[in-house]
Parts: sequence; structure tokens; C-alpha cells
Amino acid sequence: MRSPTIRDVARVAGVSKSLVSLVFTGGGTVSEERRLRVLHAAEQLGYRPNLVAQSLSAGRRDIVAILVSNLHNPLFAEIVGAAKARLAAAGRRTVILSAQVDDGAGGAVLDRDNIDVLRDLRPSGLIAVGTIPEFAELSELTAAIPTVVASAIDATQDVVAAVRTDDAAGLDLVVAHLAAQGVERVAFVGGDGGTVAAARERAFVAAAERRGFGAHAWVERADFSEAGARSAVARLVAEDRLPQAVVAVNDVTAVGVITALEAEGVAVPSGCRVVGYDGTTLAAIPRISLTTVDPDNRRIGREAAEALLAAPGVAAPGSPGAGGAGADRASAFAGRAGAGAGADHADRSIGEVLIPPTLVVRASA
Amino acid sequence: MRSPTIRDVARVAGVSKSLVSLVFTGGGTVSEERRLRVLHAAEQLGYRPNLVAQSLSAGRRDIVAILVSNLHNPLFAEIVGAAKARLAAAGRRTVILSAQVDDGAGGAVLDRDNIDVLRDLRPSGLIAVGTIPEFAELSELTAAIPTVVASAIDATQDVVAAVRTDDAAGLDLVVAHLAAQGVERVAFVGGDGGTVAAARERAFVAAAERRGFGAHAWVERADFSEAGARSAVARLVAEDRLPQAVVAVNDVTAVGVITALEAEGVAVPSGCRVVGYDGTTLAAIPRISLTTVDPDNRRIGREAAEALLAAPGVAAPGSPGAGGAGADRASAFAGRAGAGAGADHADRSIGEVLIPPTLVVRASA
DNA sequence: ATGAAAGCGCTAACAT
DNA sequence: ATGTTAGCGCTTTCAT
Repeated sequence: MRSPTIRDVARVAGVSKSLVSLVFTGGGTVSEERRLRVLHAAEQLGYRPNLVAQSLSAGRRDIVAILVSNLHNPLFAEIVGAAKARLAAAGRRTVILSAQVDDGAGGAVLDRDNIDVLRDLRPSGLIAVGTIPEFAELSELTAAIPTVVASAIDATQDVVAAVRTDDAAGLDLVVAHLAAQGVERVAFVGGDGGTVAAARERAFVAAAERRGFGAHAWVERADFSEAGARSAVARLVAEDRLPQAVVAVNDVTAVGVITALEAEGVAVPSGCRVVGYDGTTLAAIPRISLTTVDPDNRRIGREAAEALLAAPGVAAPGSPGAGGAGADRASAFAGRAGAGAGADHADRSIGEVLIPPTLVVRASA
Repeated sequence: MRSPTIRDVARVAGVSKSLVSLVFTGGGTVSEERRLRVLHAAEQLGYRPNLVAQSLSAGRRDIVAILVSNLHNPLFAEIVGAAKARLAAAGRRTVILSAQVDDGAGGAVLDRDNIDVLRDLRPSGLIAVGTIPEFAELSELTAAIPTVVASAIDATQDVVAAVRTDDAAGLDLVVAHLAAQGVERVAFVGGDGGTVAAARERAFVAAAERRGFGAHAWVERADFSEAGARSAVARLVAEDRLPQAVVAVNDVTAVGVITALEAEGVAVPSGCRVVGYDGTTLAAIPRISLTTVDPDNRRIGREAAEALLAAPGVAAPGSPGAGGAGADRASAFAGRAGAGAGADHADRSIGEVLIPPTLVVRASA
């Protein structure tokens, strides 16, 4: 019924509670004989330390929490998976939670219950994946726990590092590609809807400037929604300002742009090229076939974990008896990853790790 | 720094720990005066009960866990959101966890860490959303906690209820629609890859039978992958058995089928119609424009919550002082929901709640 | 109606 | 090297 506790193990092994704890924590010095006895008893009983009790006890905390923006974007799954894998290799346990849920209607709200358990679990580190609108409200958390944000900016206050795609490099790839194709007039659709959007807008403007587009490159404001893309395109068409190419803030918006263009009777890519950002599976569907920037999400996840492991205060792992967790392989925190591509044109603050993206060319451009 | 504990509140309010607990638990009888004093002190201190401590204390457990199959399918977000909303209305707190993560490579594995915290949190109920491949391994959990599965079958052993789309009704809608369009030869692509796939296959066969398709309706085995859909279609074309319509096990597969058909030079819908299942946003993209069955995911989530609330052992809520959680609004567990559509042709076991779906007709069929 | 005390499962000084 | 003790923050008898 009730799962076995440390006490049960102690009784069966004929030792004290503390000794069992010591064995599982890996800390102290335990005689080989007793160690084996304890391990054996634990095995026999099917004992597994209670995480909740562990964390309440405020003791060793080899738990790292991964907070995912929401359940909607499959993009996050890759980042989370990669981060978890790296953390596991370093002997950390991870608990993955989502920051937002859908409310009854169409919107999303901060999931306070989830945030509460996260907080009460007292993880030794936190990785926030994706943009979390109310991130500022989590300052209580981020102040107390070493935090790194992945695939977002929100490098507000007490964030150890922000690991994300090098927007500047990515948009430079895009603009260069378009220029090489003879495109002379290009619009960026996006910019509203968070810091990432703003950063991409800035990166676009800089890239277009550098490539000599001058006034022939401009920004058409839109948020991430389908409707936003639609009305931006409608404006372009109505005011007869249709460019030869649209660079969208991300893939979802790009699809919205394609939809809107075609609804306005503009063919893609012949009438107007479209490029996205994120390298989602959506872009790969032949019917969509969207040229996009692949941010290398796996790597983003991995580096985020790396950055966290390198942070001070993220305690060392334990449970040597447990499995083959293995020692922390000397976290080789690269510091600056994006050194290869477009290293010159990024406004990086301390702790910003930029991952160089690649361009995936498909039919849409 | 350290967040205030029950002790701090007690001290400030000038009462004992127990009294504070009583106030927050809502149980006992506390004098109005002290109640206010406690509430005020708590407010002033910013006190919030520690969930972890609460659950360790094995006491009241108004926490319900929602276990999401994985982070990939945006479909789940709707179900989870709806379930959470209903649970919140009944005064339960929810913690949402994912069951699987991506491993380093392309696969997905059971996230044992997450399962562990779930277990140690000792929720009073569990809602499993989506098909969890290793669900059987969770029997330890499901045996101890009232569980309902949503949008999956896995009604293995000790599951209180399984709330899902009425596949029979859904596929009947599809087959009827195709028949009305004059389709005479139709293939189902799918069937491999879990109980849901198998159930839909059976439902298809039954519906085709009922509509008199006889030998002109058959099943082309495929799993959920793009590659599976591709090879199934390749087989159809190679053996010159191309039907006038393909019914896919879900939207993702349907998109794979469209891709494969077009790669083989078959136009959709003129050369072959295609229908999906799930009502995802993918299907709504004009470039895809997939006719699909909308399972009403919101309702699935809501009913799952309802079923859980109706289950014995799912304790009543508490925290009367906290906010406006409100009393449990007499959970009106409908028992059988799918009574309206295709109620005759479903093999329903005890506790199965079938939600009637609707057909969304688009360009693909 | 209120407080004292025991205990949830665990860790961490502190003693031996 | 091992056991004893005192918590972590909370709920819950059991007295009063």
C-alpha cells in the first residue's frame, strides 16, 4: 500500500535512518558492508526517496525546474527535451511545468497553482523556456533561484543567462538571401507582442540597413496572431505598398501572411516571397513549404542547461548508489556561443548566449 | 527573504499555529474575531500555504494532477485548459505535468522525474490527457489515485472514467459525408500506433459496413508518422488501388497523406479526397484546408474534470478564506454524454464518456 | 473555541 | 563510521 519510507529501509537493513540517508545522498563515509546492506534492503522494498519530503527538508536539492511558457508551441518540446537530457547527464533531476494555461475563453493566463508547486519544490535552478508574459510577476522566484531563460529575452533582473537564437545573424541570413534573389523592396511583419518580437524587428532593420535597402525596407506592425498578419497584409495591399518579400517574425505569422496574401489575390512566391523564423515542422509541410530560419532548438536547450550548471549555487548532484547518473562532466560553459555568425552586430549584455541559426530555403522564397 | 510560514502568521495574529491552519483549512469552528485576525495577519505577511508541506502532511488534498501525454500536440492544451477551469471552479488546485520528454534523439521517453513528483505530491485525483504509451507502468499511481483518462483509451485497470471523442459517431459522419458526395471506394489510413488508432479503425470499418461500402472500403495500415502515411499511399498507388477518398486516423496523418498523394502526382481533392480527425488548427490553414472531425476538446476536458469530481475519494475543497474559490457546484456528471449521436454503435464499458463530434467540411473533401 | 503535541519523510548538524 | 536529535511547514488528534 503505502510506499516504503527511509525508516522501513533502516529497519530491514538494521541501521539508523540517517545512515540510509547518507547512503542515498552519497555524502558521508559509509562502510562498504552497511552500504550494501542498505542498498539491498532498499532494492528489496522498492524504496525510492520521496521528492517532496526531500525538498521540504531543505536539504540537498538536485532538482532543476523547467518552466515552459505554454503547451501550445511544439517548438518548446525540443528545447525542454535537450535541456533535460543535459541536466540528467549531470545528475540532476528535472521537473517540467507549464507557466500558462488556457482560460475558459481563448486566452492564456499564468497558472499560479503550477508556479506555486514550483516554488514550494525549491528547485536549485530554473530554466524558463519561451516568452512568459507575466514573467516579471515571477521575480519572487527568479530572485531566489538561479534562473536562465531559453528562447526568450526577459533577461530582466536576476537572470543568470539568456540563451537564444542570434536574431541578428538569422535576419541577416534572410535579408542576404532575399537580396541575392534580386528582391529590392521588403517588409517585416511583426514587432508587436513581446521582447522577442521587438528584437527581431530591430535585427531586421539593422540587416536591411547593412544590405543597403534603405527606405525600401520597412516594418509593418503586427502581433503574433493570424488576424494581426491579415490586417498588416491588407494594409500593404490597400495602400499599394506591397513589397517583393515579407519577412515574418515567426513561422506562425508567416503562415498567416501567406494566407492573407493569397486571400488578396497575391501568389506566393511569385507575387511576393515570404520567410518565417523558428524552423517549425509547420514550415516543412510541402503545402506550406516555408523558407525559415532554424534556430537549432536542441542546442538552445543544451546550452541553457549548461549555463545553469555553471551558475553559482546550483548544487552538485547526489545519489551515487541510485543508478548510473555519473559525475558532472565539467560543465564546459562556452560563454559566448554565437561567435561564429554575425558576432559583431548584437547588443549582448552579460550572460547572453546567442546560438547561430541557419537558413532553410524552401519554396516560399 | 524566506517566505512567511504558518508560524509567522500565528505569531503576528497572536494565536497558535493550529488555529491558523484551521482558518485556512476551513474545517473547524473558529471565532469570527480570531478568524479575521488570522486572515489579516496572513494578508499583511503575504502568507501562502506551502503546497509541498501540505501534501507531505498527508492531510487534506485538494490538489488534482493533470498529466499531459507530451508537449508536442497543441490539441492537449485545450483539453488541459478546460479541465483546469472546471476543477478551479470546484475549488481544486491543479498541477499540470507532462508524462514524456524528448530524449536526445528523436524519440520520446517517460519522464520519470516528473512522474515521481506527481506521485509524491499525492494528488487526490489524476487526469491523464492523451495517449501515454507506457501508461501501464503507471499502475502504481492509478491504483492509488482516482484517475480519468481524457482523449485516450487506456481504460486499462483502475480508471474511473475515460472521456473521449465518439469515434463511431465521428467516422460515421465522415463516411456519410463521403457517400453523399458519390464516393464509392474509400480507404482508411492508420490503425497502427495505439488503442485510439485501433478504435478509429474499427469505427471506420463499422461505418463503411453500415453505409454499404462492402469490399470497396478497406484499411491501409500505417502509424502516425509522416513516413507511415507516405508508404501507405505509395502502396495504394503502386498496386493501382487508389480509392476516391482516404480517411486518415488524425489530422497529422492526413497532412502526410496529402503530401504523399501530391508527391505521387495525385491531386487533392480532385484525384482523391482526404479527411482527418482532431479538428486541429493545422487543418484550418487555408493552404491545407482539411476536412476533419472536431472532437470538441474543450468539452472533453470539462467532462473529464466532471467525472473526476464525481469519483469517490476525491476530497472536497477547502480554503474558504483564501479567495472566491466557491463551493463545488454539485458536479452534474452526465454519465453518458454521447447519447445524441450514434449512440447505438459504440462498445462502451462502464465509465466511458463519449463526446459527440462534429464534421468540419473544408476543401480536401 | 483554542492550544499543545505528534507526525508526514527526509536531511543535517551534532554526538559518539 | 554510525546513531541521536532537531527541524522543514503543515495538518490533526487530543486535551483543555
